[in-house]
Amino acid sequence: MHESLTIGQLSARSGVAPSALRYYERLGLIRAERTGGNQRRYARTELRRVAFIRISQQVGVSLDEIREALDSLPSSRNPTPDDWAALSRAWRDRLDEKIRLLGKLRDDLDGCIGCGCLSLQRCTLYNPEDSLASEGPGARLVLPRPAADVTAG
Amino acid sequence: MHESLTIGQLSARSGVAPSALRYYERLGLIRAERTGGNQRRYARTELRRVAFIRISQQVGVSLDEIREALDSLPSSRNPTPDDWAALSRAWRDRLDEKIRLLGKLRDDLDGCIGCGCLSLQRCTLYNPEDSLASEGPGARLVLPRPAADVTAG
DNA sequence: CTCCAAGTTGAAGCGCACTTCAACTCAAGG
DNA sequence: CCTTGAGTTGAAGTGCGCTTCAACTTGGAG
Repeated sequence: MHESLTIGQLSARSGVAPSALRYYERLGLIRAERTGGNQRRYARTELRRVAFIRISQQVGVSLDEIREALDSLPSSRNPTPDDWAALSRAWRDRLDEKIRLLGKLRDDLDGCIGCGCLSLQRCTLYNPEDSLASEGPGARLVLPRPAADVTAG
Repeated sequence: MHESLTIGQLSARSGVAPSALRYYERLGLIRAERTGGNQRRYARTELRRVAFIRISQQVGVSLDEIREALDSLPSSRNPTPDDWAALSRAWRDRLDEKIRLLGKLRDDLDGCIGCGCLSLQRCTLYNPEDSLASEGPGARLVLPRPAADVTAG
């Protein structure tokens, strides 16, 4: 068992395409050492970072926000499970909120569609304040492709 | 009170930018009559279609899929509440599924992050089969901005 | 040594859902 | 009429999260 992983190995283990991993590195989400020949070598702890990235994306967090979150990890020492848990707690809150809002949307859909209020602005489905929060331009409530899909490339 | 709405009026009432409404029309999601001077005039029923589009987006459905769904509405007669309810039922199922999966993700996150398995492929968070289903490339589990805002999507 | 899969780079392209722009026309009030 | 705000078009631009490409280098097996 080796100390470090090549980009192909990290890709295979994380299910994230090499091109995506390079992209993450450009954005500062992960880091890599270099060999004499300039090839990337990843510490095993990067696996966890990649896992966190993918999971966070499923929760609906942008790469930019994920970067900010990862920046809060201690850089001097290896992050402990506690460090990761702290990071995850905020994500969990987001999940809870998201679940709550989707439940509300579902209930509203039941009550709303049939009654004809769908066209009214006061319909709760149209109320931005208590509706699903904005995540900024370009964002969609759509689920990312599964890791396996991306992998092969 | 008028029979038809201008694009500005539909925009104001739906919270969707005129440019987005034109875009929806190009994609075949909504329709408009034209005045002698070539300006769009929307039947009031289009309001409901726009509402359905925005709500569907919040549920995570792509415009392409929404178009398919709207195509199932009767074109000969005005859609009844029952027609709309039938349309919404499928969306409701999607919502239920989405809620279920997010709940699972949350529970897994709790059990997973702290225990160190985050880096393991067998982690349920990494299991594509029972994870959140793919919605195609480019898609994200991120919530759209509220209707009142820029819209969008 | 040779070979070639696997790695490297910057730049360009893609898909979605729009927005912006320029250049123009329409519609309604004064 | 004239003005002005609202509407029209096609084309191009935006932002995100990547992928693809061309041209080239590395590194490990045989």
